[in-house]
Amino acid sequence: MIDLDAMAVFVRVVETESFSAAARGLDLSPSAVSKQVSRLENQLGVRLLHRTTRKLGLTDAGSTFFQRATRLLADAEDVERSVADLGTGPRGRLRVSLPLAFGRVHVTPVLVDFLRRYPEIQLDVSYADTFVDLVAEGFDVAVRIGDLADSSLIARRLAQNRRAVVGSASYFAQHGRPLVPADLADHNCFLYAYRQERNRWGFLGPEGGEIQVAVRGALETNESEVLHAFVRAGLGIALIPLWLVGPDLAAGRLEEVLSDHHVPDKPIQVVYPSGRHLSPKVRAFVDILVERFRDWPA
Amino acid sequence: MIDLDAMAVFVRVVETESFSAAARGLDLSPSAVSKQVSRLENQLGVRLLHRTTRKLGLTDAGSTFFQRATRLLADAEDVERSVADLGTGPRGRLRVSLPLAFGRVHVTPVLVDFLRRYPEIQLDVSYADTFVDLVAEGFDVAVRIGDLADSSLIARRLAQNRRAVVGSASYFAQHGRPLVPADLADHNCFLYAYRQERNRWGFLGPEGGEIQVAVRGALETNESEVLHAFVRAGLGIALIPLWLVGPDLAAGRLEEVLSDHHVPDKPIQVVYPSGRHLSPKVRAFVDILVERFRDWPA
DNA sequence: AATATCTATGCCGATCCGTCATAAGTCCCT
DNA sequence: AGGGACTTATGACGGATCGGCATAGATATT
Repeated sequence: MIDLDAMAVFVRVVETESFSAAARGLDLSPSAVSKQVSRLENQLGVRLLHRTTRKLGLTDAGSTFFQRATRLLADAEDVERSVADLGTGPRGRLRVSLPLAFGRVHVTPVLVDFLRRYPEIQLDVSYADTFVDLVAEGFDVAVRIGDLADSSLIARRLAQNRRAVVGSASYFAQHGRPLVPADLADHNCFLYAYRQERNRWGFLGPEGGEIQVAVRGALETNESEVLHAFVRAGLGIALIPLWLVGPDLAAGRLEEVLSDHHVPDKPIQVVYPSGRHLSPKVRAFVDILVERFRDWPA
Repeated sequence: MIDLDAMAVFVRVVETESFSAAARGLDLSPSAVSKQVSRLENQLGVRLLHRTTRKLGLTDAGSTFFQRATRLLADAEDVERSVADLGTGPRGRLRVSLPLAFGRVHVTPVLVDFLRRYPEIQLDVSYADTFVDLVAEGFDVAVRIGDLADSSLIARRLAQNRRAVVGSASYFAQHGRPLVPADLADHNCFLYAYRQERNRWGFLGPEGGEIQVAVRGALETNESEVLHAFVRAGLGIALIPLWLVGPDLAAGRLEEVLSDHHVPDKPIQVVYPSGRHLSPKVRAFVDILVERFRDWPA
């Protein structure tokens, strides 16, 4: 039976187009690489590489072998990883990408529980509201607010990102309350930076029907909690997620307006790269997230 | 990287449900098998088998590993064989199944040329008109007359098996000539044994329209050349392939009747098991057959 | 023309692997 | 219940293999 190590060496030789370069990359001596390839050729009874001292070229056989070997190696690795993972619980480094405010406020407590339950896990968490490319950046899993275009990812819904227009009582006492969306044009509307069309707020009227209003104000930021702070200070109003201002609404520190108009929800999802094999650490993380957000009101 | 040999050993252990039996089958010592499996388990970090001294059982991990390992091994073998074959011309043992008469008369000359062109080939030819199961019987390739049901085979048409009702002049002088198919009922019709519904001959009339006639006679055999001999002896008539009686017809030793009625043709095909990889010996054999029958009249 | 780099090969040492011998456990038969 | 036979596991030993080093041959660059 063929030796997968030799096959991997051969693949590296082809990719680097050099025995020496492959040897350096694989931390082997050049002679070892040469012998591996020679053994492979003897075993197959076929010459795989045209070699001169200065240049390498693939034989016909070498070319087809390279193509098939690449796939076979990937398969073998996948088999090895997936079976090895079956025996172990979640462990190792888990790279997570989280939204700024939502992540800090509502996911961080889950991270604590996660680490407590799986002591062999090592977390590497990055907070950002931009949609990074998971696989390119090397993230294992991410939480995203909003619909996502990348269909090579698997997504599970955690909650709805319900939002409302809120302000403080002092602000409304001073500037009046908007009664219909069009009134917003006369108010100091703080804006969240990463929304597309961020200076237009959209509503569904009480009897249905879409309403778009152009708004402007004295602050624009990508950090929802800063919006929150300014709103609490009575300086203006904002279209802001309920998961951020829920307690303030309940305590009366902030008040919702235009509550008869509905702001369209976006899903809050946990996403991870698709692939045949799902590692236990990602599975466990997704599971604990889904569990924690199962009965989320907002 | 995983060791495919160890993987193969593990697969054998699972299949035989015993380390010792696998060792016997693989011509190894039981301890070697034990160590291979242990190494595999260590490398994967997973226990693959529940072992008591008397019975073996698969772990969950072992079960999935077995399934995937089987496929991976098959892939690896296919890669190895296909690439190894790229370097060599046709060689080795080729097991062929041929029809009795057609094989002897028209394929045997091709076999001679084949062996002459590829001296490293060793032929093993079986003549029979039954449709053997290629893969079960271990045949590499077969020539078949008639449509075939097994869709796991690849087929290439060589020629059409054109047939006609023929008899000798002396027979017709004595018994008269059938002018329409229905006349056949009054003749001594020799039968070929392997046709389904062998006592019914079917025709397409001059203006189309299917005609079936029940026939009977003094001889039934699976050897077309025996039919041929009896027909030439003037003892009766037969529905017989043109490739067998063509020279007699041309020389006037035999005469065709009902020539305004068409006997439906069956294809003469060369078939071989499908699979990703086609070995050079089979390819060469098929190629030489197709080449030789390219401009076949009958 | 000289140097540097690349691949191939012979030699050597270390590691790995398979065999043998032995031990421990289980099933079957009496 | 007990002994025998068979199965798997383990330790010691010997052999084969593999990788590294040194060297040689070859070629491109300076």
